[in-house]
Amino acid sequence: MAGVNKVIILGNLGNDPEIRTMQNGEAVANISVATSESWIDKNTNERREVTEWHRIVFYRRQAEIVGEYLRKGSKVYVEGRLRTRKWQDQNGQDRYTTEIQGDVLQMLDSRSERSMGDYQPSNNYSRANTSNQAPTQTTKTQHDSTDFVGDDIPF
Amino acid sequence: MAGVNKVIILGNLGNDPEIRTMQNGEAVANISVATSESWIDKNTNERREVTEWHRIVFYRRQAEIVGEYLRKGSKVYVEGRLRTRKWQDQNGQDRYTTEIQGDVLQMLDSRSERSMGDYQPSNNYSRANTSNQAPTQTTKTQHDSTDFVGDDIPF
Amino acid sequence: MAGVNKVIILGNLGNDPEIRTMQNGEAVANISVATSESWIDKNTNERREVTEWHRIVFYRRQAEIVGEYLRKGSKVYVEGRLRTRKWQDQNGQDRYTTEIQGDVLQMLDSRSERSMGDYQPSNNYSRANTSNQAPTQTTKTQHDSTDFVGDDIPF
Amino acid sequence: MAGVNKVIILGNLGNDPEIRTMQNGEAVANISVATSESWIDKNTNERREVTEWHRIVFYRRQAEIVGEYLRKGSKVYVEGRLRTRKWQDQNGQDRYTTEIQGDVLQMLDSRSERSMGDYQPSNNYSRANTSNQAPTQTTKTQHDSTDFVGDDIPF
DNA sequence: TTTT
DNA sequence: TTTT
Repeated sequence: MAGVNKVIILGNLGNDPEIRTMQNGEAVANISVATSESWIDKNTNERREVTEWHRIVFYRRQAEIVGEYLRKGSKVYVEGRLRTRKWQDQNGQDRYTTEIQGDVLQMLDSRSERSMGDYQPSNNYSRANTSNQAPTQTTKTQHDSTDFVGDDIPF
Repeated sequence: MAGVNKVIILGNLGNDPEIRTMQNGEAVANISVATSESWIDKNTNERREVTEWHRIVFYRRQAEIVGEYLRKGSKVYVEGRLRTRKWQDQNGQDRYTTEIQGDVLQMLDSRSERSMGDYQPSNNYSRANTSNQAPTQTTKTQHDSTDFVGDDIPF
Repeated sequence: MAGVNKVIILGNLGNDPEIRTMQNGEAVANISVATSESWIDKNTNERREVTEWHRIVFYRRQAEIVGEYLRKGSKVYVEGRLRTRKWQDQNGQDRYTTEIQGDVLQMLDSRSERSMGDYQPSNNYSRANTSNQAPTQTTKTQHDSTDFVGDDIPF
Repeated sequence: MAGVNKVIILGNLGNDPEIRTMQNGEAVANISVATSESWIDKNTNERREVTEWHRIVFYRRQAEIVGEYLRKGSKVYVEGRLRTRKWQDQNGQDRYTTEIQGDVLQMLDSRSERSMGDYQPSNNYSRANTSNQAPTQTTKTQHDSTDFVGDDIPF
């Protein structure tokens, strides 16, 4: 047992979240978040920018919050860990997808911005939060080496 | 321009570094670093562990240092950023590989450990460092938005 | 030479920035940023919250940007390093103050929010940026161990 | 509720840990960890180095692990959060001390290094771990906003 | 493929 | 696909 595997992403969602329900009834949310770097190209003296897209997955209560409060364009801060999944394409070839398993989610849009848009809660994942007020941070219970228990996360 | 794209990895190399030289003569180093998580499976009450492998790339002087001082088994701390490259397989299909572009490298093996092993500097990338003493941290000059200049990094 | 000393703060300014000019004409900006944690007190079943205040200092161009674009209430993401300064109080006793030396600054208010308020640029630190458009990220050139040069930072 | 307050320290202990027991019988450990930066002074062309000392506190089981396995000189990776405590000196004047409350601890010395030294477990804080084998990472259970409960941490 |  |  060793190591640190930590990712910090701050950026905007490129699309509405995709929400699924696992066999056991728990929610899974996938979001795609953009970060970008820009610099001046010394040859052309022009500003250049490159955008990186990050696929992030949240589980359970955090997935519910994602589904409730995030939309295309939302700005978020995410802490998580890298996870590479192996799968097979239609030809039976091994393929790999790297994504970020989210551990901490912080919404960064002001309340006014959230309510300005065409905000329409479109799912029923809200369980504990019956008010119309978004939590702005959720921290997943992390696993202590002594009390973490295997769950249904498929990795 | 927006966002934060940061990765922190602390783990051990699974293999010796792979060192290449770019067309312009600059060095590129690839390393594969393992991190692992472990927990107690509450169903079986057994300890379980999952290992994650991270592909990390360093350029220029940092690549040289990687080639000089790191070996299979070396423990390192790395700060970097995620970068997904698109490429085509032999069938012309789009494929994606996510790797970490290293910005900060800190070697964590004690000097005694470095010298205990079958340490054999096997390349000639050392330029500025003629002593036999490994630097233990290297921080790449980061690009200020005003002075970063396009270079030959292929992304 | 060894180690990692990194701080990540995301929060809101409690006051307008304090801007000073050093003897050599370079700008210094101090900001005070709040972060808070909240939880349910299991004894009283009430929500409790504790706020932590972080004193952060920026130099030179970043200090200018702070002075231009940040105000009381602004939300910021900051990466920096801890620095404890020793000083003497009026009784000649040693006193210590820990602050964060900012390396990366990311403004998180939307443009509309920035322009909505009683925004009044009140200083003349802007040098390179003559447009009215705020940069949203600034990354200070970091020092490579080989090319960092002593400057006038008093620590 | 808002914000991120995160510190990452990688360095060596300047002294053996100080271990105390709280009124409720739980352990508290204080360690002092050094990080250093070095650079070339462009005026004198000499190498300069500045060392920063970080006071870090761990509670409960992590405090026990600190007491068992860390010693002066040990190399550690710590993730935690900043916390400034107010207290009064003998003259009744307000004083402030900033320390890092540790959340994650990773020991970075190899087993051989740990056993090579004059290692003498000198306390009885070990509860769950009866083997002589050090865990190398411990992650404190973090508080979900819904399930964190007030404890006796004095802040 | 590492390490514990 | 976002944002600036």
